Formats: sequence, structure tokens, C-alpha cells
Amino acid sequence: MEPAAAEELAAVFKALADPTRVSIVNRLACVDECCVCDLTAAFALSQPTVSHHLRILREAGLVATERRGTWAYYRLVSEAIERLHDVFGAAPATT
Amino acid sequence: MEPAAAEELAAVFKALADPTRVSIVNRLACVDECCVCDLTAAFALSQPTVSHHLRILREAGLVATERRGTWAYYRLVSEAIERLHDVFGAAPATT
DNA sequence: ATGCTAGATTGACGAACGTCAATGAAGGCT
DNA sequence: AGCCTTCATTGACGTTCGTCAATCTAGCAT
Repeated sequence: MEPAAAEELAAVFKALADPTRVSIVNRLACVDECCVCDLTAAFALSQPTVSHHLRILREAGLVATERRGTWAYYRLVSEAIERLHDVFGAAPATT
Repeated sequence: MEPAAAEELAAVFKALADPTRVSIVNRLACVDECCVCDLTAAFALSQPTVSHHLRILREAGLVATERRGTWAYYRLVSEAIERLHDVFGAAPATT
């Protein structure tokens, strides 16, 4: 496995290495889309903290955002999830 | 998703949130088993650092160790890998 | 017993992380 | 214009992380 591939994978796992972010991803897998205020209400965390977690998930490519009026809607990037599914299911990478 | 489940998952991802540990896991997926000295030689890191990473993977349940004489052999815990495979492939957990 | 090799552990250091209070930016309402 | 709501950003804090040098433990060989 090439070092660059290991770093990319580790970056994605780092984005998932927090209970709040795991919960956000799981919630988005259920509701398909939701805005920041819903998450702020659900997690007993300050709004900046939730925004911070969403930024990390977004920069890892796990989540995408779209502004509609005042609200920002977040949604899972299913390709990224499928890629992770493959990582743990396919034959080990030999490069 | 229950908070405890999110924390357990996050703990596993945290164990994978480092390029060296991703490479170790990938290598173990290829060679099925190897000792610490092989990894120390392969990663240009000090032996204590490699030992530290292996401890983290072991405590996360991703890796198992077995001493045979002087050597300690590490191997993947395939059940843990399969569990991760399911996480990204199954329907979203609603509990 | 002595020495050597393979690993684990400890202690220390700088860097990165999670959190919040405060502030900023932008859209919708009256 | 003025205000309110939603979200992002900044700055600061304590904590955790990755790394190494130094040390310790344990098995093997002579």
C-alpha cells in the first residue's frame, strides 16, 4: 500500500474518530438530509462545535452542504461511504 | 443510534486514524501474520513507536498478538474487519 | 552466569484536537 | 432601515496524540 493511500484513508478515519461525528453520519444516513440547527438541538453541544464537526466531515468528503435561504442542509456523500465499504470488504491492496 | 454505540465505533476509527496504523492493518491483511521487527524495519519508525501503534490497534480489538519464543506475532482480527464492513454496507442503525 | 535479541513500558516534548464564548456574515421579516 | 435567526469563523483553554531516548522484561545461546 502506498503511503499516500494510507494517509488518505487515515484522514477519513480521523474524521470519524469522534462520537459526535459518528452520530452525525449515522443520523444523515437515516434522515437523508438535515440542517445544522437540528443537529445542534440533538447533541447538547454549542452551535460552533457542531459547525466545527460538520466542517471536518465536509473536508473529509463524507458530507456535502447546500445553502437554501437561511438554512444549510447537510447530506451524506454516498460514494465516500461505499468506498469505505469496499476498503473492508475487498481483497487487501497490495500496492 | 445510542451514544454508547457511537463511542465504540469512534474508538475503532480513532485507532485507524493514523497512516502508520492503516499501513500496519493493510500489511497484516496481506501477510496474515508478522512480528514487530518486520514492521519496525518497514516503517522507518523507532521500535517503541511501532509498539505503541500496535498496542492501540490491539486495545481497539483490530489486532491480536501471540508470543512464540522471543517473537510477538500480530494478526488481524477478521471479525472486527467484517463488523466495519457491515457498518458501511448495512442499512443505517436506527437505535 | 553472561550476553544478546525482541518487545514493552515510561517520561518528555511539540503538535493537534474538542470545546466554548465572542464575533462576523448573510438571508428573511416587519 | 432595523432586527432576528441561521450558520461560519476566530481565539483561547485544557486534553490527547505521535514520536523518540532511555529503561525494563523475557527468552535464547554460549
